[in-house]
Amino acid sequence: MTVRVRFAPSPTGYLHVGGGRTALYNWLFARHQGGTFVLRSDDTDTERNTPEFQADILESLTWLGIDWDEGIESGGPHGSYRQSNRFPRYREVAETLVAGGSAYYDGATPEQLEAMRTEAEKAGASPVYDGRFRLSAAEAAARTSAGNPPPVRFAVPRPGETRFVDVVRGEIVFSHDNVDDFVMLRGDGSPTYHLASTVDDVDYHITHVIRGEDILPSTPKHILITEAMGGERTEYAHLSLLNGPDGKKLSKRHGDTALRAYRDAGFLPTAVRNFLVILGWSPGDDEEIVSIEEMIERFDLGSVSRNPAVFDVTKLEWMNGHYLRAMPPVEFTAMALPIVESDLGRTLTSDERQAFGAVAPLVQERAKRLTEITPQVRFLIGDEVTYEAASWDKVMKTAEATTALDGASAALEAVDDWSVAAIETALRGMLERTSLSAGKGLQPVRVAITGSTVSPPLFESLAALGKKRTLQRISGARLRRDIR
RNA sequence: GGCCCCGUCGUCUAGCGGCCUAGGACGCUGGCCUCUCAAGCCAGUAACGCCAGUUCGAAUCUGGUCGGGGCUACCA
Repeated sequence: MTVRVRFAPSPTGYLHVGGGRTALYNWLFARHQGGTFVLRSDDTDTERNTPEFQADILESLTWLGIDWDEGIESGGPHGSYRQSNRFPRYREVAETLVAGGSAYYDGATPEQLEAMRTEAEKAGASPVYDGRFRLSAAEAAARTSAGNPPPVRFAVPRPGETRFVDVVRGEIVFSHDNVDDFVMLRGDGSPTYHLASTVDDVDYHITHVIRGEDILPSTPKHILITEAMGGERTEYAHLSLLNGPDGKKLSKRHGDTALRAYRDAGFLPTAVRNFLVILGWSPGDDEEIVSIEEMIERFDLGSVSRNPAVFDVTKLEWMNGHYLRAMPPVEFTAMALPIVESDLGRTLTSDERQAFGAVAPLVQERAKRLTEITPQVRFLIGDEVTYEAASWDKVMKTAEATTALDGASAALEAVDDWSVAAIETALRGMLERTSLSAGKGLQPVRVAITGSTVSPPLFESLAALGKKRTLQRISGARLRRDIR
């Protein structure tokens, strides 16, 4: 039997990192099994859906390197893969189930429902509606023609229970005492999540439903519908949720939850993907850096962790730095250039591009995020430097700084061949003559040139900057010291 | 309140009855390297929630307890 899995987000928000992980696990499972990955749009909530969110979901998945064999955009044998186009089908199923006795039109009022819930809570029981206000066919028809069509509820067999073996959690049993006669079709004829999702899973021949643990309690409902439809029962795998540092479900107040925010914050898709896969799954050995090929090769749903994972951005940053450093320098430079240009708001001249190309590999070793690149190469662009106040105060206010700046200026002036090696020789000679330590002697030069005590390696930075601007900046810094 | 899920270092995890004086990774601390910052290397820090039981032996099995989380809509 060929494995068929699906990822079915609702376009009611940007793709959440937790959703990204769920999609990734579905995708890895499909790829590992040689199965089919279906992307569906559970867009039954017409009020909250937006095209923008829909587009974001597609973009975010693609960014993560996840592709789909069937589904929205790419098509397949099952139509548009959008639930909003399938309302007649859901209605048809609901009516069939009513006709077969598995479901009924319901006449309970909101007040009656509320009263029953309150009563159940008082009695210490589960707030479960048992269908006591079900309508006869005639009553339902009368209400419909009166312009007040009743909803359709599923008739949960009582007494009874639903049991199944969850692929990640093992055997799970729900007594029907705790499963109420849920609404499948609303009064307005629209399907609820339970109906639409289950009908699609059955119609699309899904074999494994891999989703968040938050819908574990709804699973008996889905199994009940599936069986009433005469459909094949799917396997279920419920993934633990992602938490914030405080152990609560990851939400806005913990920071960014949208995958796109991480892209915007300068994270590499390879790093995010690796980080996400590690959150709840381990390749088994002591390695955490795992290539996409290895993920596919070794991924196993059964060994997915049952406990919730905290989304730790610090570790993501480390991993991102790792992936950044692992890139071929040429590739890194090519990727970074448009980022820098976008940050600067203009394209670089060919001289600037050359200077950037010279220091880019050095920045590559130092960056954790793509957003850190521009600040580190900013000093190469244009004639002006912006001095960081703290950096200036820290190294420029000593007598040694004067000595260093004067010495450096003279030494560099004499350099004809403006190469990294020649610059280093000149500055080392200056240190020798002035008896300054490397720290004391070079930091003032660094601040004079880059405006900061933190920068790419100094000699390379000067080489990239050029002799003229280097000397200008040193004298500029000396002038600035005199003025102060 | 009811139902369900979960419980190994601060965090992500390995562990499936003896190989555990519990391993790895991130973080943190110290050291080396060093023109700053990183990176790299070395060392250190730190956990089986608790109580019973089963067993010659339990992080691993069972029960309870405590703690955390999720669900509890004509939202998905």
